[in-house]
Amino acid sequence: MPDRPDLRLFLNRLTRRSVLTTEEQEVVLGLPGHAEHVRSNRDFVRLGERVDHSCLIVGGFVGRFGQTYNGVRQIVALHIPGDMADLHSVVQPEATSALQALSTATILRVPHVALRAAAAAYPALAEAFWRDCMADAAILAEWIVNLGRRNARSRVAHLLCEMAVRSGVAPARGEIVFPFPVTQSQLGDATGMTAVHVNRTIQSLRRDGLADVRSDAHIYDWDALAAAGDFDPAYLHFHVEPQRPFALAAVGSRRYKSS
Amino acid sequence: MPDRPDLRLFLNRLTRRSVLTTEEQEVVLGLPGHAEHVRSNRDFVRLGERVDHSCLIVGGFVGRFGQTYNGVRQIVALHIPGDMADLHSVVQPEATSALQALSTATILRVPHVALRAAAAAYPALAEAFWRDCMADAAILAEWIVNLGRRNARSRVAHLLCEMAVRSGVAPARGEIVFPFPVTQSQLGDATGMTAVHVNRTIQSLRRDGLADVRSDAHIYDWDALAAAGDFDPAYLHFHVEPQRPFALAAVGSRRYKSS
DNA sequence: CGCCTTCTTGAAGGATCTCAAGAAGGGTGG
DNA sequence: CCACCCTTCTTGAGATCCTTCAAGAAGGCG
Repeated sequence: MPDRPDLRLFLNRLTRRSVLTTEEQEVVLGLPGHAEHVRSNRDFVRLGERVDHSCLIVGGFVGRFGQTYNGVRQIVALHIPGDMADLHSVVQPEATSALQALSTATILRVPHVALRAAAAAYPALAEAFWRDCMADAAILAEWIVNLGRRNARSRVAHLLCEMAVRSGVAPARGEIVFPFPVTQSQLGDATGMTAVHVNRTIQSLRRDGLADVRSDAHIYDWDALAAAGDFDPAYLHFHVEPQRPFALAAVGSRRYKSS
Repeated sequence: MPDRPDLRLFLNRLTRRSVLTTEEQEVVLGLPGHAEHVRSNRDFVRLGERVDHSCLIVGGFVGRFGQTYNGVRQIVALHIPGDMADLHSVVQPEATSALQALSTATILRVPHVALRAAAAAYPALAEAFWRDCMADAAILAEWIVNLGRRNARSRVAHLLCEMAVRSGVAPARGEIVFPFPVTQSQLGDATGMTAVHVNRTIQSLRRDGLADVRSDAHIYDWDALAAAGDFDPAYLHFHVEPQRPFALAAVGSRRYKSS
């Protein structure tokens, strides 16, 4: 099998939460896909479109956008390399939100037929896909709390904390730096604020020595930023014991080789 | 098989979006469950709890709650009879949000082992469960747009429209009435507002002849309310062609009996 | 070098919150 | 059947957070 660093990213994400046999892992690594560079500020999945493939993010940041009738946009999810941004489209092919790169990004379009075939042949993969979607859904729920019940400073701090953990660089002592190619205007779209107020909010975090956002995000004091953002990583299910597939519940203690 | 009106509700919800054979439908109707009355303002699934069952709402309204560190709560989802409020816990048993009845409610606790066994034996059921969870996720995403980009009046109007469609009574001409046992304070928890401002907002909708909320919700003018709430029901996937299961993608055109 | 995007700053206005208190409604016990 | 209590709804006034509008500075790229 040829080296597939792109699908390896996705496999890593799956095996973080689900136990897969080596055979199942090879099925994932063997998924077909059509790589593509996408430009920023340009939807590569449009609202209402019926899609026949899911998009794996290989490089760059991607936003999932909702919008109001008069065209104001809201980022409902941020996706980083390794995320299959619209895996859910396998079971729900009518896109209810658009996908757009926040900076230049690389994606791999994976046909639904291949994903469906994998899920049909390997129930453990079907379950892993489902679980992966639910991890994203838990993040959506937390964003609702963020928008509904936190002020500007906490919202931005919370978002930075989340992306740091999801990027695998937090929690940690000392300065944390990670790629964060998101403009202040896009940050506003994600936090339900105006770009102007995002600017002032970041300035306040910067002044207090908590964090800064340039092309990279810098977190100077993790504990203080997590406190400011009221951040508890539990919802990310990031350091959780991977779940065993359905079959085991019925069959018993058959051994599965993990990751 | 005994008459199971409670599970019939859930089956109806599943077959709205997924095609199931009669055999698969009978498996759903044959799911075991432990019925229970739950009082309002009392969590029946607690934050962080590890659950071994999912809760089907049989009667009443249930809220899914997130909360901030200092205990302020935010409703991230509203569930009505027929919803399996935490079906996702089958693949993600650590609860990241609490479940609480908004008024007195009846639930049916369905063991995960039974759901897992059904999913393992019938891939089409696994897929239907997954799709059902994604329907809820699409609603979460829309709520983010609602909280991030709409003002108080639109938020409340949008929520009313959503619940009317999900309750199966809208769109329609003339006055629409449906059960809505949600206090103004709880409405505030759902829309990220204070109870006081919810009150003033409802008064404004009432004054303009759009809608009213007492123990029932009354929609006097659907088109006007939908316009005020910037509401487009597409995200609910409510009147969509039910999806066929994985197997068909591989096998071809084997016939499935719908609903 | 020049253009375009992004960042930054100021000032004024408005939407929503906070605090406080009274009115209405529904259930329960005497 | 009435009185009482507790929750919910309602109203007012002042405070605050965030937006809006406008314009200039900084930075990246052809």
